[in-house]
Amino acid sequence: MAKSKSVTIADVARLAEVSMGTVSRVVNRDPTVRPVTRKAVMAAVDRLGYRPNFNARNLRLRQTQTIGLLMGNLTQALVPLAIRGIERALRPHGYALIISDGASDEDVEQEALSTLLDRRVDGILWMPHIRRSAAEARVTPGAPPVVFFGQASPSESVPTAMVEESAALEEMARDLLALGHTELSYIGVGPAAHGRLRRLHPILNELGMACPPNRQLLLSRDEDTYEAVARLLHADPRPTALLFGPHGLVPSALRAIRDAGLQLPRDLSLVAFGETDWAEVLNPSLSVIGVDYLTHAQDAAGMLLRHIDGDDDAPRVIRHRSEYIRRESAGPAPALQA
Amino acid sequence: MAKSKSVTIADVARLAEVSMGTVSRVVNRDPTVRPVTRKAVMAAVDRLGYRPNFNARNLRLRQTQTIGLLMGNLTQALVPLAIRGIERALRPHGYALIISDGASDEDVEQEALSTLLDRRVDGILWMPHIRRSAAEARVTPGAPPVVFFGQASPSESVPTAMVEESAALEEMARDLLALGHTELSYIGVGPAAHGRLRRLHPILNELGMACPPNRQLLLSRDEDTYEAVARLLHADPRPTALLFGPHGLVPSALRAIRDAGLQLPRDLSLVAFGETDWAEVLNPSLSVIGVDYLTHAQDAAGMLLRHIDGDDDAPRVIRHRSEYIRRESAGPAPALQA
DNA sequence: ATGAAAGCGCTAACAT
DNA sequence: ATGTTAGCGCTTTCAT
Repeated sequence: MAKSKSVTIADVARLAEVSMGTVSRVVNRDPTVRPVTRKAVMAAVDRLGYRPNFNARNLRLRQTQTIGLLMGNLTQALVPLAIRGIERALRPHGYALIISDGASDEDVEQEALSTLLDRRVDGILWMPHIRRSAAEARVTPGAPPVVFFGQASPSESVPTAMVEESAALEEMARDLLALGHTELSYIGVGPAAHGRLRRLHPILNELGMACPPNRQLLLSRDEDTYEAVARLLHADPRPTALLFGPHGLVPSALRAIRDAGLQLPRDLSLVAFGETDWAEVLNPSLSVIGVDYLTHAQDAAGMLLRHIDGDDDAPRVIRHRSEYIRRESAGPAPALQA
Repeated sequence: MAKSKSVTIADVARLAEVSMGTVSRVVNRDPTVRPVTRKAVMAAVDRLGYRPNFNARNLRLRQTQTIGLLMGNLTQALVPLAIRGIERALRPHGYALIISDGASDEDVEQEALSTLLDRRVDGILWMPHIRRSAAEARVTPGAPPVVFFGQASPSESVPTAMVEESAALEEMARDLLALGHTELSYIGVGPAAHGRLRRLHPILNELGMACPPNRQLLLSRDEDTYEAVARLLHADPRPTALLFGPHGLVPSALRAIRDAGLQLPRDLSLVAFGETDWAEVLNPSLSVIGVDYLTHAQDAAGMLLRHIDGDDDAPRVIRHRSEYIRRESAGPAPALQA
């Protein structure tokens, strides 16, 4: 490691012929320094190209001005937007963002959390891949504030930014019902899929739609999508409507559908979680349940910041709505057409 | 800021009835400590829930075990993959990743760089949005090692991980030529677009294809795509083949094409930089010039690590190939069909 | 208004 | 094999 001996506050003090304390005061805009000395110090700062060492400062102050982003699965389309949103919330407060990937693996996610903790981040924004209860168990007293985000239900113990999906889900269900669909298959990935299915169930029931357990697909890996969907399409009777977990599964699913010789929406209707620019230009265009992840992540970061500041009035739950956007991929159920 | 008084090495030392030095040695796996004392220290560590303070340690060691990722524009589809690749390279070495977004804005990018520098990252992985010369000027001696990545040409002064596009570009050009296209319009965004156009030009010339300057679109913002493409489609004669900068522009472009009443590939051929899962399921499927950004970023990070280690044999340029993948969106030029 | 000095939590000589 | 101690670069009382 190249330890470039950077210029320190002592160097500046020496050159400006003042004490280190004074330099510190100048750098931190303490108003009690005389303009003259301020000028002198500034001159020395410029001359030496001095940059305060954030880490030394933070050691002294016992904080890091850094928040950690822990993504259970970093390879998701929403990530760039989420990061941008978070940065937007953080920048005005001078916080930096350190990012950690759980790689959809329980052990890695655990280790990623440890990394963040070791570095003494001031707070953590966490979109867990592991089971929620497991995640909750990890946030212990003594640890820095944690905020879950991207969740579909509030957590008892951890402040949560959640995406309210029931309304959109119900709207979708009504729409599909009106189109003659009497059941729906959900295809999701990871532990979160279970929860979503659990929430979907009563909504469908309420409307008199079926949600047959044997026609739901709870995958553990994205890669299994093609095969699993292909298999599902050979069931008898064939499902008429499919709902996909994150939309990242959709391309594989579309290939499976095409390879099975089926056409959307004639033979099958399809809806996916997550809006994307591609949805509208697909042929047929893709119906989605959309979420503004930039705002979501930004607000989650804002909430975390308030908790870090020890603001006891900071909300423990915030909700963002999602929205059903009907496009061409949802159409009349095949039976009706016959 | 809640400064939870964490347990320090001194606490452990006291409990274990050894000196701080010994605790440090145990924690850092110094083999010279007697097993007995090691055991005792470990016990104390567990009992107190001691976690070494990475920042204090790093201050002392004059390094941060952190590298910075500076993305000129973070809202790009390649970002999740790139991050995962980088993490993959970093994790075994215990480095953390701090991420900074330039938001496609010169000032923001500059500021983002400063953030990284202030935090004394050990090295920086930079995919600039600003002009390359400007970026080069920013990496001064005394600053930590920097590696550019995602570049299309090597830098004289800064180690660079580059994506070799000429071969794929030429392959594409030959393909289009064989299909009867005699010219190509490039639509790109940001400063990088200029460079790409400059490289494209001779390749087309060589093959006898035209690259009329007035039919190239160098946008400054993604948002301008729809309008610009729409305008381009009204030119006379209409372009027969379009090449798109990052594929993020494609959805807007497809809308413009559709709204102009044109069809791919009958009226127009289209190729985009960047492979995506959506390309294959689009209708018609999308021809692309694909790059393995995970590997690219991973290798870039590997190169940076070697430079950080002061390895003088570390390469200053590494190249990754890109690959032309012809799909349905590239077809015979309209004139030939008539 | 400024200087002197203690100390944030840790490591690495240097002793013993 | 382990203890002691001097810093890493900074902020902040406490004096003056």
